[in-house]
Amino acid sequence: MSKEITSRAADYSQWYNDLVIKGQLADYSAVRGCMVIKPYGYRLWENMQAALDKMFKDTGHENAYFPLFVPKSLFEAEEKNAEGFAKECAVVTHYRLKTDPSRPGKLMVDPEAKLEEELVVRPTSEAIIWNTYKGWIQSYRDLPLLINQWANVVRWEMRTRLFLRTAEFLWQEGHTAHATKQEAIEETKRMLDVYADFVENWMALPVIKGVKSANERFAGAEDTYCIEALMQDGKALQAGTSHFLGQNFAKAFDVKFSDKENKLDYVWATSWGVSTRLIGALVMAHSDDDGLVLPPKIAPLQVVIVPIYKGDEQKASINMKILPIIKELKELGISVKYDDSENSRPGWKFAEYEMKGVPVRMAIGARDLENNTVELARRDTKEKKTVSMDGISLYIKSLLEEIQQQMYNKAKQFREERITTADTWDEFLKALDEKGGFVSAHWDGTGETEEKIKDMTKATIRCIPLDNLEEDGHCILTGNPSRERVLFARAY
RNA sequence: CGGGACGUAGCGCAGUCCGGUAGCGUACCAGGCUGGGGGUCUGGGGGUCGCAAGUUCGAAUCUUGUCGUCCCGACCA
Repeated sequence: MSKEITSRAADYSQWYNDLVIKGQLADYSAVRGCMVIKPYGYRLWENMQAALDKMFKDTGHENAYFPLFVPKSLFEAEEKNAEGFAKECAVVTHYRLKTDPSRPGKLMVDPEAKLEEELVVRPTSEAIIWNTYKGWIQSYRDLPLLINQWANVVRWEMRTRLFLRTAEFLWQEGHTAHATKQEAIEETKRMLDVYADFVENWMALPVIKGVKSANERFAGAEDTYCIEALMQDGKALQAGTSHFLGQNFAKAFDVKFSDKENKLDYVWATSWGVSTRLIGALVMAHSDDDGLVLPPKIAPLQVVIVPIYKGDEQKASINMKILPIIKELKELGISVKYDDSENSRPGWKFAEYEMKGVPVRMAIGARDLENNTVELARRDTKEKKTVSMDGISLYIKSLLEEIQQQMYNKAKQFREERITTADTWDEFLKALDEKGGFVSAHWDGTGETEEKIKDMTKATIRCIPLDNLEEDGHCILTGNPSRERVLFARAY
């Protein structure tokens, strides 16, 4: 990377960190590589959870919870999966502390309390879950088994970034078992569609659905489907994955069922997950220099009302006008905060709520009382408008919908402008360096070529789009024949 | 684990080169004038300068060690 690009990347990192921290979403914690999600950020996550959870239930899934710890022997049962995660596992080896004789008042690990078998802190839960499924599945009548869990996982990454890659993170992981391969593949794709639907329609972030190359595939999967989003610095971000696991885990954990003909077979599996990383995606994709810009459908707070007044008398008359409006807004299911605190002045409040990305701000003062108006400001465009108080609630409701749609359109346009078709190596490099974003190019299908391209450019194959057209061409690097284009990008 | 930067009041920083017992902005507390984009005035509280050892009459400042954080790499579905 050139010096300029390096420093630009550093600036972008700084911009991103500031947004997360000043936007009140999260903070660094005392634990290296971990973060504290603050109440405002957690409300955002709760809103995302609620929408996703409903979608999971609408597609027939149920929630359950499995242990945080995975005995090492279980963890290593599916070898590819274990190998893929081995380098980033936190491991519990002892179960007791004792006072340290050499340091008064301090504690040490009690060497007498060594566990007979180490416990791996789950980096993902396939192992413990499939070990459990073994006891739950005997017959085709037990299938499909459609379970989701909301949990935390730990992956001891060398380098971390708020939300995008932390040592511990929150997510959901779905784990399903099916009688046929066909049904499992359908489930894999169905959940990919659920994710795409959620990210596009709730987070206002367009995604590309595709399948991963072998190099990028989930450890232990037959196929990894993914949704890829584009950030404002031109780098791609994997927003969610859905894996077709074949019979790998069923075989590793000996999960068999009797079909209608009483024949024994291994079940077919899927797993799928999205995490708090989505919050990072949200921040990177929509925010501007004034702070966060949150899509109305998941914003912790959709409308903030700031009164502007001199003295108690004016305040009282504003209250009289505003309280019924607040009631109306709430009845329409809109979350609203009336910030009449005396601690800070209107200008300060404006800036504060902009930083936090509240989609709509309503200001009301003496001038408005005379004219029966309020001032509405929308966060995404920073446009301000004075509108009549009559029918204001319905007006705001439609404004929120408009903001949601416009945020999506803007992000989509941004992405469309950054999908480049490259037919030569020069075009490929030029697109990556000057424009960023996705580069659609032919590839000879080998892992070696993919690896070489990664070494030379830092770009990886983000996915092979599901809606790809067949097209004869030649690999961008080797010139070998290719039948379809894949999407390359530098990624988070 | 390599390269770089940095640890001084809740937060952001100056002071370190050239040693003399700690300062600015902001936030906080009390009160006044204010109030349509981060107001203003007055008064006040808060820091053993990351930690440890050394040099010195004297260390935020010099030396050595150590711990930690961030950025860039390596690593990462």
